[in-house]
Amino acid sequence: MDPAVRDGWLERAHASLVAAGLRLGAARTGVVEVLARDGQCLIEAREIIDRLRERGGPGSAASVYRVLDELRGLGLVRRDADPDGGGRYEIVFAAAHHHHFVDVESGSIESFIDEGLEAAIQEAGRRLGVRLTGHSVELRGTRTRPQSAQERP
Amino acid sequence: MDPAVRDGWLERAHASLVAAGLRLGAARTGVVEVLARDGQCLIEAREIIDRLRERGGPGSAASVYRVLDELRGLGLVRRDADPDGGGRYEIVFAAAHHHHFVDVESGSIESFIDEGLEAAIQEAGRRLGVRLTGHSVELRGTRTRPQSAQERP
DNA sequence: ATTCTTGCAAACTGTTTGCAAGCTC
DNA sequence: GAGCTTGCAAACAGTTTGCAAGAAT
Repeated sequence: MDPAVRDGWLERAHASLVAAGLRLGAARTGVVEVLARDGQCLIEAREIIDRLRERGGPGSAASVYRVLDELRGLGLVRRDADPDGGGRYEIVFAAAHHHHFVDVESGSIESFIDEGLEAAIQEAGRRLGVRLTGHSVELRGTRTRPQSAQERP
Repeated sequence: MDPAVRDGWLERAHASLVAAGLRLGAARTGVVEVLARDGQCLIEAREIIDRLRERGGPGSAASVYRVLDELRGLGLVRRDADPDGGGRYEIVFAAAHHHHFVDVESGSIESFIDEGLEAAIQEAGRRLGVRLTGHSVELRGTRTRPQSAQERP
């Protein structure tokens, strides 16, 4: 979790919500706060609901989905689905741009950035003759140097 | 639709199914045939069901999902979900490797291949210190000029 | 005071599963 | 003939929506 990203996005989110004439209700505020902390890389809807419940505060499933939709409409959040269809969300913030590596043995996801890859994507877009507005890359594989012995099944 | 890919994958699929001791029932055969023709680039489960119904032949929703699961287990098919969660499937076949460009205005998906991008992906994997077993790229944007034939593999 | 927000419960969609009848080997 | 396959219908999970009560401005 990057505190600078959290605060930067939080500020922008607040401004966008106010500008859109939306009120700072309890559920909406809660979802935004959870996303700022835990939504810098993909987070599942279910997880957001659980975090809010743990806090004891408000945030029903219905409200969470409603707020996520609003945030998506404001361009504050991006949605994609994990392979089995469940929704996953990620904040949209230039300073938080990254891609994903999925360890096929453990299923864990980690984020990375790679300048060479970014350049190649822009090139590919140019060759295709399109104007790019976004892109996403998922690499799958195994770590060549296992982090610990107990990760091997 | 690439006939060489269709026939090559069809042959491999047949061999794999027989090797796995599965019988060539009507529904299973139908799903495999639809995939060979229309599953070279992402196709939705719903669409497979519809094609089978159009043919008048067998292939209930239950059977389609069951067969897709089997094919996935055999490594013959890859599954990912479209942004709203619905399942999309694509045959797995070296000669059919490609990536996706989504026109954000029309929502249409087209496939492309780009050697520079492939190279950059291998480089990124090496820099990350992982062994890659697969990858996927999605570009989003708008067309700036009409599509030429060579951009559609 | 007015209008927006929230939670509940019910509706919906896409996917999975139990079971009896039919088909493949 | 034995056992896998299939279709139907019911079960299921995640997400969406209608509505009445509660909050923000």
